Amino acid sequence: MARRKNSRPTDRELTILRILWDNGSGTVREVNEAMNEDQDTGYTTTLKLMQIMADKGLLRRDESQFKHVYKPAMTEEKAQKLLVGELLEKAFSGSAEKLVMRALSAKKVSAKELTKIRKMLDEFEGK
Amino acid sequence: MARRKNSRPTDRELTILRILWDNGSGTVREVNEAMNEDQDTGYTTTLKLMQIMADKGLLRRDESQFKHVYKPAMTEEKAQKLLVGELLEKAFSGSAEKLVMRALSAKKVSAKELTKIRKMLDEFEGK
DNA sequence: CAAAAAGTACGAATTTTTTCGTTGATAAAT
DNA sequence: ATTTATCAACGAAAAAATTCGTACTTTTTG
Repeated sequence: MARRKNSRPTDRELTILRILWDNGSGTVREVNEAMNEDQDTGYTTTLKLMQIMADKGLLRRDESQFKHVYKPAMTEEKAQKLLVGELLEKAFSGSAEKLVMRALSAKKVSAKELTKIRKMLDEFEGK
Repeated sequence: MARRKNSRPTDRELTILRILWDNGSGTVREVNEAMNEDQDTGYTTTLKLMQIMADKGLLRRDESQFKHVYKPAMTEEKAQKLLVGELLEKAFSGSAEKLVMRALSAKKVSAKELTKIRKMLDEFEGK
């Protein structure tokens, strides 16, 4: 049960977290099936990944049932903050402004969303 | 000289790209010294990384001098777009709005920058 | 209850990324 | 011109991330 270091989730781990964040929790089979929509992955592969993640403290596992049920141990928010923070430093030299710009140009954003973003800006200014 | 697949730069590769983007170009020694400000790295480690990156097509190499000079082959913009796009899908289910929010809360953003961001929003709305 | 199905544990192979030692070449210094 | 410092090439080790086969256990089905 030795814990490994608590750091940024890897790509594959993020895929699993995404599924669990969306569903709240899930068994290995459920997660595996969701994963297969994107990329073929053997059942035991997913199992192993999830076991490692539980070991690392990224997931919590309920073993009371035959089919173990896993939940994210890291909130979506925390992971997002972590990942954005790292990307910000690594790829943008810390310029949030530029990151925002790229985010907006990476994907078409609706007028509605733009409005929401403006509101957020106001809030951030308030503080 | 076999090219490997053209994909997202790894962490270490990004560090090197960052240095070269900032300086325009550089020799292995220059890059290595810049890298050491963050994290101790042997000279040959940096060399090997840069050779692999040239092989992958991430860097271009001028061999006309004894000290080879390397340049980024991928623009900062393109890499940023790539990375943000992936993060957007992987960690944010495609919600640029949320990503922007996290970016703003990941780092204190000056009033000046907030203004710039507002301007960008207006431009994006225009289109 | 026996057979089949579905599950976990475990170890290990594979692949990718990161690291560096050694060798032989070129340039600079004495 | 000999020695010393700097460099690129190369192979390979080490570390990290991903993948899966096999064995054993529990549940479900016939």
